[in-house]
Amino acid sequence: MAETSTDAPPVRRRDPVRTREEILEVATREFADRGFAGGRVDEIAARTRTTKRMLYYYFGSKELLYIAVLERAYATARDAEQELDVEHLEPRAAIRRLAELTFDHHESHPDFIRLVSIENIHRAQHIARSTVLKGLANPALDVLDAILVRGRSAGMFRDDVDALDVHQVISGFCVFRTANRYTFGAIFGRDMLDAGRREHQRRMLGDLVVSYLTAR
Amino acid sequence: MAETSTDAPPVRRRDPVRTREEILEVATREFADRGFAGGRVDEIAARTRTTKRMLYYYFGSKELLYIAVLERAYATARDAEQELDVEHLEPRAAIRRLAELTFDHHESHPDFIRLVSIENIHRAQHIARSTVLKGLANPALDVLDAILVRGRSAGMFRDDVDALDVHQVISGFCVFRTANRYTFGAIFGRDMLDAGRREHQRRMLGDLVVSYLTAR
Amino acid sequence: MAETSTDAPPVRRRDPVRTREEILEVATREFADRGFAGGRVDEIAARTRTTKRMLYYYFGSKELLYIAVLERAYATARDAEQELDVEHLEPRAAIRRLAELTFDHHESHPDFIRLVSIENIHRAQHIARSTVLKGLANPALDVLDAILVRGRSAGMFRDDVDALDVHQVISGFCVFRTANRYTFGAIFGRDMLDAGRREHQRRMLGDLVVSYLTAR
Amino acid sequence: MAETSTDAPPVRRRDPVRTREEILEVATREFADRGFAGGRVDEIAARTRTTKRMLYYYFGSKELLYIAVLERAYATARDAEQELDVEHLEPRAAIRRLAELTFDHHESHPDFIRLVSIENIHRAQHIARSTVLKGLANPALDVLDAILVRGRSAGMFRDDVDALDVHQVISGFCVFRTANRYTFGAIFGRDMLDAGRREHQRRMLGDLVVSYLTAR
DNA sequence: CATGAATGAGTTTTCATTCAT
DNA sequence: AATGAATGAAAACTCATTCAT
Repeated sequence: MAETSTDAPPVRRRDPVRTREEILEVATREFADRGFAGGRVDEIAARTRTTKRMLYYYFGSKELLYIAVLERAYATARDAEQELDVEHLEPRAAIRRLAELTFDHHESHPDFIRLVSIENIHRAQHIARSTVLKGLANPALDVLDAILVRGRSAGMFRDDVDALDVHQVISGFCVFRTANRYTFGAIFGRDMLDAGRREHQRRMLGDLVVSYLTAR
Repeated sequence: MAETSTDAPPVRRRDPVRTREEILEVATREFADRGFAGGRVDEIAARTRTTKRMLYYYFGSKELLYIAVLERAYATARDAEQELDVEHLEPRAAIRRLAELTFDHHESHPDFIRLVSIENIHRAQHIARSTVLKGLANPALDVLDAILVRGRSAGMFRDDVDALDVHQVISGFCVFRTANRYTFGAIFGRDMLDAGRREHQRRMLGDLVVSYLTAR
Repeated sequence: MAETSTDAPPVRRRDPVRTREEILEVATREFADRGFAGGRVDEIAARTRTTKRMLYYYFGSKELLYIAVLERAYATARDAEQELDVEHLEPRAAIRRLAELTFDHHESHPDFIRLVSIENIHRAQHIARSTVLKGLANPALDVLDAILVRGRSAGMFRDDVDALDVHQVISGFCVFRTANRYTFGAIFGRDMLDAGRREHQRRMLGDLVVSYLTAR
Repeated sequence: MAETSTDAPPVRRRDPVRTREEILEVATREFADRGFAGGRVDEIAARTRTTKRMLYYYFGSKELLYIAVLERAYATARDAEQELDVEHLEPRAAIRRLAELTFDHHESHPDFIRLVSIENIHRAQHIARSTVLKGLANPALDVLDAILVRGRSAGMFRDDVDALDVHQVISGFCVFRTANRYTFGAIFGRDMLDAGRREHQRRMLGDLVVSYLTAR
C-alpha cells in the first residue's frame, strides 16, 4: 500500500491540458464500466499517471469529474453528427442513410451509450447541473427536419410526425441494441450485436423508418 | 396511558412470507431508484418493518437480495405477458394490439425497466448468476411468432424477419421511451412520457411495426 | 436460508444421550478445526441433526459447549492411558514402551492435541472453569513413576529427574510433532508426520529418553 | 489557558515507518493474545495512536495485518539466531550451548511461540500466503549441521540423525514448555516456566541432546 | 423436548475527501 | 502546480443468543 519511493525523482507533469485529458479518458472508462456510484476515484487515480489529489485539484469532486466526463462524451457525439452529409440524396435515401449513420455511430460508441444509460438512472440530474449540457443542440435534428420537409413537399412522407419523433424511433432502435444487449442476450440467447446479423439489423432499421414514413 | 389502540397492531413477526415480500418490495424500489452500487442496505432496512439483520437472514447478502429483486421483477413481467389475448384478431390488428399492450406495460412499470437498465450496466452478471433467470422463457414471443406465421401465410407480412426481430423493435421503442426519458428530456426538451403525446406515440409504434411488416 | 418445510414430519429425536453425543462430536471437530473464537455455533448446528436451539438447550452457551468438548476429549485421552501395561518389562524397555505408546496415541489423536493447543492460547481458562478438568489425575504418571523407581533401584536410571520431568520430555516431543507440523513443514519443508520417517522418529524418542535416563 | 506544555507533543503523523511499526507492535500483542479470529481490529486501533482506518491504509485487511505480524515475528527470531557463536566450542559443548541459547530465546519470546501455535491451528495457511515466509531459511540449522559434522568426524556423535532431527528435539522441548504451559499447569499443578526449576530444565535439555547424540 | 424466526451489538471493510508540506 | 499520508463517516456483514409457539 504505502509506496515509499526513496529516490526516484517525482515525475513532474507540466502539461495541465494533457493531464486533464488523461484523467477524463480514464474516468470515462471507469464510469462507463461501473456507473457513477460504482465507479471508484481510487481506481481512476491508479490508472492515471497522476495522483488522486490531482483529480480533486482539476475537477473538485467525484461528481464534477463525472459531469466533465459526460460533457466530453456528448461533445464528441455531437461532433460526429456534424459530419452528416445526406442533403444531396432524395428523401427516402437520405433518411435511410441518416438512420444507418446513426446505427454505425451507436455501434462504435458503446461507452457513450452506457454513460447515457447511467445518467438516466440518475434521472439526468448531472446533465441538469451542467450549463454546457442543458439544452445542448443536436445538429442531426436539423438535418433530419430538412429531409422530412423535403419528403413531405414531394408527397412521399406522412406529415403527422416531426423530426423528434423520427429521431426517437431511430435512437430507440440503436440504443436498445447496445444498451440492452446483455439482458436480451441472457434471456433470449441472441446477441443483438452479433456481426453476422449486423447487416440484417441495419437494413431492418432503414426499412422500418422508410416504410413508416411512406406508409399509406 | 389507557390502552385505546383498537387498530390491529402491525402484523409483523412470524410471517416469513410476508416479511420476505415486504423486503423485496422495498428493495425493488431502492435498487430501481439508485442502482445496485448506489442502493443502501441500511435504507432498505429502515423502510421495512424488520431490521437489516433480517435482510441477511433471508437473502444472505446485498447481491443476493438484488438478484431476488430481479427474479421477482422478471417473474411479474412474464406473468403480465401470459395474459395476452390477441389470437382471435387478424394479423395486422393482432400485431398492433400486441405492440400496444407492450407499450402499456412498459409505461406502467418504469421500475422494471430501470432494473433492466441497471442490470445491463452490470452486463447481466447477476442474471447469469441466477438459475431462475438464465434462459427464462418469454411467453410473448410465442404469441408473436404465431401472429407472424399467420400473417406470412396470408401473404400480408414479409418473411425476412423472425419474432425476435419484431420483439426487438417493439421493445426498443417502449424501453427507450421510459429508460431514456430523462436525458432525452434534458437535451431535447421533450418528455417522451408526456400524457398529451401518449396516444400519438402509441399509434406511432403500431404504425411502425405494421407498415414495416406489410411493406412492399 | 428460510427453509419452510411444508409437509415433512419433524424428525423428533427422543434420545437425549445420543443427541448430546452427536453435538459433542460435531463440536469437537469444529472447535479443533477452527479454535474457540473461530468455531461457529451455526456451523455445528448445521452439521447436526438437531437445531441451534438444541445446543443451547443442552449446553447453555458456546463456551459451556466448548468446555464440554474439552472434558470429553480429556476423558478419552485418560481412558486410553489406563491401558498401559508395561510393568512386567525391565525399566529401560518399559520406559521405551511407554514413550512409544504415547507417541502412537498422539499421532492418532491430532484433534485432541489441537484442542490442547487452542486451550493454551486461552491460557487454560476454560479448564480452570471446569470442575471436572481442574487437577485431573493422569494415570500414566503413576505408571511412569513406578518405572523410574524400579530403574533407580536397579542403579540404571539417574535420580535427578522425577516422573513429571520425563513426562514433559515425552509429551514435548510427541505434541510438537503434531501441533507444530504445519509451520515446521512450511519453514523447513519436512513433514514431521511423514509415514516414511515414522519409525525413525519413534525410535529417536525411545533412544532420547533411555539414553538420557541411563547417561553417566 | 496559557500554553505551558513544553513536553514534545507525541510524534505521530508524517512518520509512516514509525506508524507502521507501532501498529505491528500492538497487533502482535493482540493476535498473540487472542488468536487471529479472536483478535479485534478495533482493539488494535484503539491501542495505537492512529485510527482503524490506518490499519487498512497500511495493511489492507485484518488477514494481511496478521501476516505482516507473522513476518515480523519470524524475522526477529531469525535475527536472534544469527548471533549464535558456538563454532569455537568442542562438539558436545557446542550442541549444549546451542540448545541453551534456543531455550533462552524461547523463554524470552512467549508471544512468538503463541503466534506459531496460532498459525498451526490455521494449518500455516497464512505463512503459505506470504512470499516472505515460505521457505524462510533458518540460520541455526546450518550452525547445527556444522556441529553434527564435527561431532561425527570425531567419532563422538551418532550418525543416524540429521540437523533437522536434532532441531526438532530441541524445539519440541523449548516450545512445549512455553506453548503448553497453561494446560500442563492446570492438569499437573506444575508451572514448567517456574523460575526455581529453570536451571534444572535447562540442564535437562542439554543432557537430553548430548546423551542422545553420544549414546552407545 | 423441540423449533423456525428473529435480533442487538458488534466487526470488518470501504470510500470520497482533505491535510501538511 | 503538486503530493504522500491521513481520515471521518458510513456501509456491508457476522455472530451468539433468545423469543413465540
